[in-house]
Amino acid sequence: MSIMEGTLIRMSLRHGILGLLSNRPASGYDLLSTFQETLANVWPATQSQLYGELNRLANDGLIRVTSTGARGRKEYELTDAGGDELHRWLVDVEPKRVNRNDMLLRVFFLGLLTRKEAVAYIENERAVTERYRAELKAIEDGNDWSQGDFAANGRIALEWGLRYTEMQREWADWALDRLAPKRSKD
Amino acid sequence: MSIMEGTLIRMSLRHGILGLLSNRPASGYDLLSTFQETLANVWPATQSQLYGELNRLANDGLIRVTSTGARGRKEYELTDAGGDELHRWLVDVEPKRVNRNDMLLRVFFLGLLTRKEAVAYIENERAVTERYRAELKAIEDGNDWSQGDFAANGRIALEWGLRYTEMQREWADWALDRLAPKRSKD
DNA sequence: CTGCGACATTTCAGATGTGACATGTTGAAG
DNA sequence: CTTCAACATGTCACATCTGAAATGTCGCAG
Repeated sequence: MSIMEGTLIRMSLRHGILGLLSNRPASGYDLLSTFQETLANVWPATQSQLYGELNRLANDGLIRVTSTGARGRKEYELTDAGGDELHRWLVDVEPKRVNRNDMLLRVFFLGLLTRKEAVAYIENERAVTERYRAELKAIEDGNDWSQGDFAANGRIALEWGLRYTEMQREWADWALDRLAPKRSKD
Repeated sequence: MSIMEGTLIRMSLRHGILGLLSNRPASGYDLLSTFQETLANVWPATQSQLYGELNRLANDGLIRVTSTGARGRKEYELTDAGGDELHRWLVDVEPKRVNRNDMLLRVFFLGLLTRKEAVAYIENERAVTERYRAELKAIEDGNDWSQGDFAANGRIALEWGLRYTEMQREWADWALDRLAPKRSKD
């Protein structure tokens, strides 16, 4: 009753933007770079998507242009309605649990490859994961995580990434062991 | 040079279908249920998407109708071209690494909630993950994983799920600890 | 012989995402 | 005073995904 049914759409880019704007007003250009540094790790978005969504958001009254600067720069801030919508999304909308995973989909079909190809596939995944892990470590070391809510919670998300990559490395090792012939003479 | 540039499109549902058909011929209806039991965990797809893709795949010559049965049932099998495309996808196309994660996106904005709300959010995620983990365990126990390539590799994908859910539970505990006030009197 | 659940496919509107291209401004280095 | 990188936004075609609805058949329990 109290929740409008028609409003229960997902659209997380929208809420990512609202979330960033809840921190501080910003232009599309600002948001784009912030996005790339933070949220893109969990929710990638292209430039065209971002600008498009900003216009839609303004149209829907969830954000508002506060000033128009040089080079057509438009600075946006969150409206009260936008803050409410963000809160609603945070507490009332269940996250989508199934995340598409390209890499894992291929695993189902590893039997179509030679053992050598399959091993190469897993080894490559292991290597890529390790590189990504190193990037995350660099972010961990390069930041002050005590300042402000956004950073503090960014740290929690980062921790997830660190544990995820660690898990994936261990899984890759397990899989490589499993793919190996039982008693190899090599 | 040797790789046609225009062909490097992603489209993993397409390859999921090709992969299932590489195992045995099937109708759209068959594939739908197989999908739900296996691949949907890593690559969800709706019924309309599946049937649509089957027609496109047949049109592109990657699969072929072998027989038309009762109730308009069309049984498809993989063509040589389909097998080649599947192989190409497995060995030549790098998986997309960034997976959208709704749940983690919210974590960045946990600072907008009260501590109580934030804790409830993580606790709920923990509980949902645990339930999913139990489902995966049931699948592990309920199957014979020694028969055939598809099962064997399905087991490797399942292992990923088991480790993923374990990781997420531990992460949730870590996050809950971090969200707790330093010296709570409760 | 009737109803109904499982089988089986198609279509469609609308949301969302991708990648490329188009367009223009501003400030600072040289 | 020129030029160039960074700033800044917009648009388009196309691919993909979502959810619902429409349509009909077959076999079997009652």
